[in-house]
Amino acid sequence: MEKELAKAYEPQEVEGRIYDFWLKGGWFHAEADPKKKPYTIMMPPPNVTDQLHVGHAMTMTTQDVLIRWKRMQGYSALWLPGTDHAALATEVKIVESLAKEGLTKEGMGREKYMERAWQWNEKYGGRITEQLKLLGSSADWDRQRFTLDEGCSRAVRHVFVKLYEKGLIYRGERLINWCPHCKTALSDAEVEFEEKDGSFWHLRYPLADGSGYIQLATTRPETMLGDTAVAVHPDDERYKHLVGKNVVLPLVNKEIPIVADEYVEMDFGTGVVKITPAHDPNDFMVGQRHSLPIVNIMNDDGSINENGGKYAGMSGLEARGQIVRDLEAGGFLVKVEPMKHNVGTCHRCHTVVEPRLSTQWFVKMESMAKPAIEAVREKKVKIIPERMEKVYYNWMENIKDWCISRQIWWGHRIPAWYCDGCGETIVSEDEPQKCPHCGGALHQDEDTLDTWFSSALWPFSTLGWPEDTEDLRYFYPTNTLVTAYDIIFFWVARMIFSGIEQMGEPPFDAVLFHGLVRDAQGRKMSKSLGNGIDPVEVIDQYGADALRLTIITGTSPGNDTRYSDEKVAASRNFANKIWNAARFIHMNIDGKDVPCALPEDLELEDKWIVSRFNRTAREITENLDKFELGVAVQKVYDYLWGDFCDWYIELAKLRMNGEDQASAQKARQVLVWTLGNTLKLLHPFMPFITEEIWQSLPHEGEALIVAPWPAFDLALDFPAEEGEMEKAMELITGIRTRRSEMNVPPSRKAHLFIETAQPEAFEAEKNAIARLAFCSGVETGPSFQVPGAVAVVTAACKAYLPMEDLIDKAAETARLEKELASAQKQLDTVNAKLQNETFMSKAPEKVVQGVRDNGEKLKEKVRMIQESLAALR
RNA sequence: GGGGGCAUAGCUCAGCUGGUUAGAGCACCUGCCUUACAAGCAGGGGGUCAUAGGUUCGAGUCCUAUUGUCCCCACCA
Repeated sequence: MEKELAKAYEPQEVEGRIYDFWLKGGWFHAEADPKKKPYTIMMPPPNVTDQLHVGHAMTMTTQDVLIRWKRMQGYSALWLPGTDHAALATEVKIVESLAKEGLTKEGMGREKYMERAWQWNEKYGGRITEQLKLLGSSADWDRQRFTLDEGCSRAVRHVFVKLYEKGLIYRGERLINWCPHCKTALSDAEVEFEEKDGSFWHLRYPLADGSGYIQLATTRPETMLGDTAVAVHPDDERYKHLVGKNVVLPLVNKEIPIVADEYVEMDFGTGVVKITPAHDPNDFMVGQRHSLPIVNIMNDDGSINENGGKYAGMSGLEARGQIVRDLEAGGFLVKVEPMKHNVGTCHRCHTVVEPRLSTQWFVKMESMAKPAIEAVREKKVKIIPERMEKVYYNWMENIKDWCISRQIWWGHRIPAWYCDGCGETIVSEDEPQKCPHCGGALHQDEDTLDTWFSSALWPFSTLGWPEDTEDLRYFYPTNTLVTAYDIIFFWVARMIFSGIEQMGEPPFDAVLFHGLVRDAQGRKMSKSLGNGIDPVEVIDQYGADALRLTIITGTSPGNDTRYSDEKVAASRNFANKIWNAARFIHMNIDGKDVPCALPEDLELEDKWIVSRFNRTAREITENLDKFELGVAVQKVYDYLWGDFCDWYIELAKLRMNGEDQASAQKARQVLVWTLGNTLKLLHPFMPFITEEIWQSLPHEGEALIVAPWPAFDLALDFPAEEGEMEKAMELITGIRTRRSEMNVPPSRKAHLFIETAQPEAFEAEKNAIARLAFCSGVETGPSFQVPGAVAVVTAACKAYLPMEDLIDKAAETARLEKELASAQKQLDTVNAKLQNETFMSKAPEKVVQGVRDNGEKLKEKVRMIQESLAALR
């Protein structure tokens, strides 16, 4: 095991006190042990981008929590490195950075471009490595290079060829989103819809037989140059008689048919649509159904091409103006009305996207989608939270063929070559030298693959597939994928069907979706808003453990969370609290021989804290098993701060400062044992501080990161003692409350009389009660008469504090009456339940018994309050 | 248009398969520099769980509708 805990944290001494500390990063790295059972977490790498934000930290931290926990449970936990991710986004960044130097990718050529791209990638990849280290993960960014360069490239080509040979990959014409400014294709995800003001031009096309006109409307009149039909709904009575006839396309003077297609909505506009298959995706589909010709009228910069006749060479906008004027002059324009409509724009430059006909590669989805749906339905892949399954089904069941070619350079190049001589297409894993058909020279397809095509193969491509490697056999299928829900379609779904297709089984058992991290106002973090929060800066300010804790606390699977400095500060305070608790223990054990084992005979409070720990450990394990990380970490927090620090340490102080050396030593041992084990529970969430403290305390084993996770131990379960202890605690709290209400300072102490039928707990905790409830002495007995005393009534006792001079008799009576009313009301509710026959017969015995026990307690409480009231009069 | 989320204390959010008096952090009020911690300790106030119905012995939790809000997908020429 490699240990790199350089500066885990830096305590700062201010006026002799340790005032604060934060983590500067350190890195524990524990290799997976192949002899153990495997547990593999899939690690989605963040985009290679110059801007990291805490959303990335969310994924990394969630994964790392699970990895560390599984490792402690005895698994050989491994974090798989990622592939090249979001290649298109990466290319955008690279092109932007080139532009600053006045360079273009076309100008520098493919080879030089890739060289520069690698430099860029390494620069920001290194930053991600830094972040990973700071957050404590053992993921390894450097292996990214492997995924794009060599190993995974081979897997990608292999899959491509395999699918091509099975007929599942084909090349075809389709409309794609084209940005005339960037001159590149965009995936659907990269198109943003914006509501823009536009116009609705109502046109009329003359019928070819001269019998009249058909009226229609369009928002893009210039596309009429590419019209190849006019469509109406088949059931539309108004136009039924016209179907099959022709109209004359104005300006172009070409006859085009009137077709019937269900795509047309009768109620919208005139119920007639012009069909431009080359420039509208829906029109394209109508065109396919009716075998219409496709007329492309646009160049790649958005200007009109030679098919546009006299409009050729004009920009789209110029053409629009001229065409509208010409239509008007020809009497074809009926009216123009203003209209708001959603227009697709390029997410980078916000230029209006033009649908453009082009040749692309596709994956046939239908046959692969079916088993992928089954896998989730049969819970072979468990999706957490479950509701995300619906989203998955919804997409999978309506899946369209997947366009996998991209007109960018950063990515895996498509392994297809075309013969310059005969035009033959050769798809091959290795580069062919000449055309096998005619021996002609070949050129490779210029396009690259959609980044998600290679990412989809990652669960096995990173393990050496298509070779039958040891890693692959050992780790595939992996266990858990952790990711944000926004890439369920892009990545998760595609990994599932690719895994099933190539490996015969899904790539993982479970998918854990976490939410998105938003800013304090609930907005998505984005560069344009400038609200992205750099995790490295947060770590600098508050520490890595504080950030990790913040990210896990108060979150539940699939739900978004808001980032705020206040939350991180609260987490930092918790880290401080643990640090100070550890300091306290050190002050009391340093120089003494304290083993990290529990003593033989435990005292009541020892049994209480140990039992509480034992049960907390069990609950946390159950929560983690169900991926309820937020609930789990809340329980450690409450236990450590509420039980251990607020109560047990306070109780232990008494014994360690007391006369009884044996009792003091026992307390020391319990402190060491309990904190040491609690650190284990906390370690997955706050690895740095826990490791450091654990190493500094008496411990067994090499490091916390490989320490065994605490299992529930029946020998440490003391439910009866827990109950006893809680009686004393309830009394202490009750007295504190009374004193606080009466503004009695701690310096003013009073003798305490505890009237109880079961004195055991109070006897055992006499000293503790005296100290924590500020009493000068404590007496227990079956009955006391203490005139002029303040009474504190709990479920198990009635206690008197003689403070006659402080008592306002009227106020005291009022308070007791209020308490009585409250207790009586609760008792009434309980009695009503117990008299409810249907409740008694239908509710489970456990619930009924609980109500009965509660009723007994309440009855006793009511009696004691009434007694006190009587004594006051 | 289709699908989904959310609505709980002033704010940010937990609340798992229905079961005692609905929780936390922050903020607020009161009192404390009590030898681990004032970034702390002790105590306190504050919620008709969006609204209206329903199922049930029992609903924050399940069902239906309504309102508000956010997101995803598709996109009407």
